[in-house]
Amino acid sequence: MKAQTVKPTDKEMEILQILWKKSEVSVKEVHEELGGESANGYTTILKMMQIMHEKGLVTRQKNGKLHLYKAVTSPENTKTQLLDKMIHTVFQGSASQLVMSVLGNGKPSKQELKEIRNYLDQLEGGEK
Amino acid sequence: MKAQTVKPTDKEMEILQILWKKSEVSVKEVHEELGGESANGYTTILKMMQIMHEKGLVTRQKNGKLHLYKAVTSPENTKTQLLDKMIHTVFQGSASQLVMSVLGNGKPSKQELKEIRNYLDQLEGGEK
DNA sequence: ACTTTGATACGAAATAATTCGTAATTGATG
DNA sequence: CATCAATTACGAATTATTTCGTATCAAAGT
Repeated sequence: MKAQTVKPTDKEMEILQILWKKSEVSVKEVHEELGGESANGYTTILKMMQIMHEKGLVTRQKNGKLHLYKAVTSPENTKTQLLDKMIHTVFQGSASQLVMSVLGNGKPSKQELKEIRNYLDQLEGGEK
Repeated sequence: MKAQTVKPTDKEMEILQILWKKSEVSVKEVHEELGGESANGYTTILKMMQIMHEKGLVTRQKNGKLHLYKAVTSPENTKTQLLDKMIHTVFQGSASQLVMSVLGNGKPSKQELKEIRNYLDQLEGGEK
């Protein structure tokens, strides 16, 4: 149950997003998902994924001649960690400050606000 | 009204937090606030602030023999930008996903949840 | 077995962020 | 105006991230 400590870079996040979507992915697929050769050289993505492997961010498994990669950490865990870090470095440890900042900047639509309120109801209802 | 585009690094954020708190600050003060020589060498902080000046993150003004620094961007603007970036890179553009992730990870206390709800009421009430 | 094709491994360059030692400058003080 | 202390400027080393060219390897077909 011990959550891993990770700090993926921006580029690594792009790759992780894809691994999370598909669970077992080849370098080729990731490269294509990220926009193919026009966006990044194939070996660039390959190298990134090799480094992520060294860092322990992903595992991989041989399948014929190619490697299939898997993210080690769940999206939830990773996102939570990045948020915690931001709460700490940007909002002096106040989660509510962060939330109110997001709500206040007009980013969430009416619809999204409703979702958030529902979620809040559910949260508070459940633990009273 | 055109908000600046900035992307301060973590270390830069530490310094900005202090500039925001005090508005006009010497390198020495920043150095001390950050824990003095045990935490970072004086010239390290100095150099950081010089670079932030080159980057246009801060302005400075001579006062006797020393420089007084000021943050160029407001905390609100900077925080909003960092949040927008995170919403984009980590939450695929969904602000509500980010908010619900924070709410769900148990970080905000009961008290904070209440504050958030009040803020939400105020927001929705106000824009009908 | 040989060749081709597709994939990985390796090394290194380019850029950026962080750190700090040393030199130069400035203002104050005797 | 010479000296001292505080401050800034500069240059460079270190580390991390991103990028990619070239070499190597493996398996599949001939």
